[in-house]
Amino acid sequence: MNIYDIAKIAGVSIATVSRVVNDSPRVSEKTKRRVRAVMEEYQYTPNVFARGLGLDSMKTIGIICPDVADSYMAAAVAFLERRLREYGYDCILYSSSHQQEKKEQAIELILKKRIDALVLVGSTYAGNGSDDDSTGYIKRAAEKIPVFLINGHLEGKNIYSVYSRDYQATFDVTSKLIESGRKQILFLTDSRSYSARKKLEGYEAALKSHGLPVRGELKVYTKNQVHYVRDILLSRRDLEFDSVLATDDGLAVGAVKYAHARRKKMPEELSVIGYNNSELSVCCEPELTTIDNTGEKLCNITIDNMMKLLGGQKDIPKEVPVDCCLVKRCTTDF
Amino acid sequence: MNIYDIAKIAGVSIATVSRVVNDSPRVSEKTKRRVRAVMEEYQYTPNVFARGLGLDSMKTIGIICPDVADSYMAAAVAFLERRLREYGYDCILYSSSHQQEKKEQAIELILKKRIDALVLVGSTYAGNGSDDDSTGYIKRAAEKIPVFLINGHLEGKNIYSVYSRDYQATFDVTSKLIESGRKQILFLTDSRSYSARKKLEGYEAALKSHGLPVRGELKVYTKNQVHYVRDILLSRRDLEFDSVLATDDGLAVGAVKYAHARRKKMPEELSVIGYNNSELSVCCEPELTTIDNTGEKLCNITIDNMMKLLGGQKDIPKEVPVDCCLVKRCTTDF
DNA sequence: CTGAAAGCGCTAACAT
DNA sequence: ATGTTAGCGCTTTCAG
Repeated sequence: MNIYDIAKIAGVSIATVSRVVNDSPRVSEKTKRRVRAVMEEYQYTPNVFARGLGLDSMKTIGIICPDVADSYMAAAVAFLERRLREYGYDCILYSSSHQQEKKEQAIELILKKRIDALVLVGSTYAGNGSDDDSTGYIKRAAEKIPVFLINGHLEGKNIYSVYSRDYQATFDVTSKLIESGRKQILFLTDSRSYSARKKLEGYEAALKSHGLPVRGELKVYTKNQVHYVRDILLSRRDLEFDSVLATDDGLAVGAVKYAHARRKKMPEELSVIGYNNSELSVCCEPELTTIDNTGEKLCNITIDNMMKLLGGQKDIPKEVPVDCCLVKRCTTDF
Repeated sequence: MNIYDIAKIAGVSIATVSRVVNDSPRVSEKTKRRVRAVMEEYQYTPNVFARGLGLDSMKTIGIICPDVADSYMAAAVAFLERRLREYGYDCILYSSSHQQEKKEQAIELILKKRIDALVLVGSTYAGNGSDDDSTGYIKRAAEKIPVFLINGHLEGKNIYSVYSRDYQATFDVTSKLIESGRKQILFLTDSRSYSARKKLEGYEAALKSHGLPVRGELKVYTKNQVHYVRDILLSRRDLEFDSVLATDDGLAVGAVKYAHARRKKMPEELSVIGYNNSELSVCCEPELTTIDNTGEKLCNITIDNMMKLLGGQKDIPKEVPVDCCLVKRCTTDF
């Protein structure tokens, strides 16, 4: 069943059928009804390829994230997908891992699909802070289609960034920790991404502004796996710390497990603060105080901006920062 | 830059360029090299639409699951996506929720994309057990393209099912519970899907085979949210139980939280068993004994079968059950 | 308001 | 081994 068949049956030309399919105003209601009836009866579905060929667009948005299995990413992807569908867009999904080469490859592949826009979820796409060409591939992609970063930030033509104020969040919470009497705050992270760097900067700035030294050994990089983190911490018998600020809830839960193993009371002997307000934060014992970086909000703003842009609007903000909020639970005394 | 431009520049016909793109053996190495050089130089990318139009395939697989934000689904989708990419396939992703209407709609939409095959993740697509036409839409989809169910089972032409032996798993673990002295085993679930039904059946069969009564009040349906589950359990002061078998780790963690609130010792006063061996199972305290339904294995088998089928092979098994395995941790005494 | 016809870029059968 | 050409199904001027 193609457009010719329908045209023949309905006794009109293919142009008219096409107009009906696209709901053009230049067709009489009567004709529209007749054609629609035929399409209905014969279960006609326009061929998306042919359509794409003509329009050079398939109403699909590309989404790339390092790993959909990560709960934060998964939530974002789920949310994006749902909202995009409301607007009649499809999603094609790529996982790129964090490796530079794979990330470049993912973008190259996805661009071939003639997507209408590209969404990059996660600050891993905002470069690693070095001044090599680690983000060049994104800028090149932006020459072809608009690129939207979620929780990352990159300057460039046709690149739009929505990110959370991680610097401010860690600055504030580190300050609270210090003001409640903590002096040895362990910074626990698994990443050197844009957002991880901002978190670190906020942490360090807070230490400095309270006259505390920034000690290298109190920054620990580890894999994001509960038991792995616990064991790393247990093995570092030299390290003394009275609180932990983690860049992800998984890491923070590792710290909680460490505290159990060492029989340290929380929050008295060890304060722990997680990040992302994920399901994990409410599973451990005691439950985690965590920073909610409001992924949903970031996604919403991104989608809104994208739809405006694809709709032809021009005044889209190049970057919009969003405040985090602290979810107080039981691993801190504030 | 299209195939004509390249042909002109390389001084060959478009047919030759096309052959080079598709790596046909009927082109001399010399010509191939020359054409490739031109394609490289001008950054030529074949137009997927035009290609799709001719071949009526775009080398993409549709994936539908109720909710990618769910960690089990997310892991499956991540895994599928990665492996499909290895085979040069793209993924288009739809979340359908559990509502019948939305599920039907998702399939209808995704079929329009001319995907090469459809993967349905989650036993929600295996019907609700009633004998109405709740799975008819899937059978209709299978008339057009092969449909692969992951962790579900459906008879039908062109439908291939890979699922875990949930019945056996719950039968075994319930038996162990009974043999270790438990008599009041609470069955905790959030679903009436195919797999949830199988789990329930295994549980009931084990009770019966040990001469224990199947008590309706010991089956509780709830939302899959840690605190919600805890509160439900706390509110049912009438209910007495010495162990919990949950159909998902999230539910099981809820039960653990309940035990804390009631100051019940685990596993002595309350045994808890989760399902899916998710990250959550290792976050709570004590850590959950859980049934691993080996989602990765299910995905792998599915992909292997799919590639065989798309490659033209005919002898694909219509259904393959996979054994679960019990991950023993601290909420049980076996 | 409707129709005829020219592409869109590629594949594949047919010819050389 | 390479070229010619007829579609694939749709959108979109351009005419009427």
